[in-house]
Amino acid sequence: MTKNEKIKKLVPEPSIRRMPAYLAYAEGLLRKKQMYVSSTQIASYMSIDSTQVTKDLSYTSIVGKTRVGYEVSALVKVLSEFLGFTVMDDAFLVGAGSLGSALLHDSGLNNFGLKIVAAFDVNHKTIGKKINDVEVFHIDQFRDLAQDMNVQMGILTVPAENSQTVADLMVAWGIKAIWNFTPARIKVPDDIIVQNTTLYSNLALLFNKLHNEE
Amino acid sequence: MTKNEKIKKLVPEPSIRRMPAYLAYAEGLLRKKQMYVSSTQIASYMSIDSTQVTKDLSYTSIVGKTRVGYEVSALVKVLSEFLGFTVMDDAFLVGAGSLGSALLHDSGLNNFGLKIVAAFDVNHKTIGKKINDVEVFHIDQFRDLAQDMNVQMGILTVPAENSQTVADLMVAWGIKAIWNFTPARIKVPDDIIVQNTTLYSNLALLFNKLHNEE
DNA sequence: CAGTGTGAAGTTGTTCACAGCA
DNA sequence: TGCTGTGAACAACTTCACACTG
Repeated sequence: MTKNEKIKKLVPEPSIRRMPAYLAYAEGLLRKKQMYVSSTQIASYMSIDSTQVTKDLSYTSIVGKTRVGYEVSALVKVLSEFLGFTVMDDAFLVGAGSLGSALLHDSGLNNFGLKIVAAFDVNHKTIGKKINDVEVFHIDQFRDLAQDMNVQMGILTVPAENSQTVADLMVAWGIKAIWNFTPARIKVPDDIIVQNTTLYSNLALLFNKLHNEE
Repeated sequence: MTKNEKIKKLVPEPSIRRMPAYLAYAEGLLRKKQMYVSSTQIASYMSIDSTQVTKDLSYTSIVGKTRVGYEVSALVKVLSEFLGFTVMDDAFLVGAGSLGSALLHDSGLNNFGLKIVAAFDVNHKTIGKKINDVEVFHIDQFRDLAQDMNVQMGILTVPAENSQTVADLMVAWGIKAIWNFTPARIKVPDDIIVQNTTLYSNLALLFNKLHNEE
C-alpha cells in the first residue's frame, strides 16, 4: 500500500531513536572530562548489546580507536551534527495549553536545534502573553507571520478534535513538517512530513509490562 | 546479553504502540454514532496496511463480522481493557516543572487509567501548591506517603542530572514501575519496569526525514 | 586480550496470498 | 464482491562470529 520507491532508507529508524540517548550520555561524560568511551560502556549504560552500539555509530562518520573507544568530544560533535541538532530550525507552535507551554519552556529543544519563534491559540486568556519569551498570537495571525518568517515546522499541541483543522491550516500556510502531539492521526499531502508523538503509546507499553508481570 | 527466557512476548511491541491510536479513532466514531468500522477504514486513517490492523486486532479478543467490520463500541471496550486503561493505577510524579505540570493537567491520563495522586519537587516556590488538584510536596515526604498509599508507579520529570538519584529513591520506596521522561537512562534492579519516553528521539526522527528530503 | 568493524545467521515484524463467509 | 482471519513469504532489525588492530 505504502510504496516507498526511494532507496533513502540508509539508517534504520531504531538506530536514530537510540542516538539522542548516546548523545546525552556523551555530553555527560564530556562534562566529567572523560576523554574516551567504548561501545561496551555505552551499551551497558543503555542496557543493550554492544554490537548494536557499534553498528549504530558506523552509520555516522566517527571512527573509534581500537582498545580505547571513541573520543567523547568527537562523538558529541558527530552525533549532534548527524541528528541535525546543530542547524537551527524555526517552528510555530499551535495550542498553547499545558503541553504547549511545557514545550515552550523546554530549553532542551533550543539546544537541539529547534527554535519556537511564535505560538498560537484561540484562548483569549493566553493571547498576547509571552511564555518563556515567545509571544502567543491568535491563530488568525498565523498566515501573516508565516509569510514573513519562512518557518518550515509546525508543532501541533491542540486538543485531538481540532488536530485535522489546524493541520490543514498549517499545510495551507506552507509548513513542510508537522510534529503532531495529539493522539489523532492527521491527513496531509504526500510531501508534508508528519511525526506523531503520543504519550499514550508509551503508557500502553508500560501498562502491558506491568500487568504481564508475575 | 539480555536473556529473556520468558515466552511472554505474545504481542509485538509495535502493535501495542499502534493500539492507542485505533482506540482514539474508535472513540471518535462512537461519538459520531458510527456502528461498524472495517480494518480497511482504520488502515486508511492510520496510513498503514489493512492486514496490519487485522493482525493487531487478532491479538485482542474481538471478532469482526465479515463484510461489515468490527462493532465500534465493542472495539472501544476491548481495546481499552486490553491496554489496561480500565483499571486505575495510582502514580507519584517527581519533578513538578513545566513537563510535570503538563502531565498533571492532562486529563487524558485520567481517562486512560492513570491517576497521579501526589507530586514532589525540591523547589520551594511550588511546594504546598496544588496543580490541577494534585498537591505538591517536598521530596523528603515521599517515603511517608508511599507507605500510606501503596503506589506502584513513579513518573520521572526531573532534570536529567538528577534522574538517577530520584530513580534510586523511587526504588528504595517500593515503586514497581518508572515512567522516565528524562533523556538519561536509569539503572534499576531487574524487577523494576522502566519505560523511557523522550521527546528528542522523535525530534531526531523528524529532522532526519526533513533533511533527507529532496 | 579488549576493543572496532562487518558480513552472515537468526529473530522479529510486516506484507502477501488465499481460504471462508455473507 | 468486500471483508475477516491466518499461514507463508518477505523485509527489517538484532545478534553472532570472526577478522583485524594496538
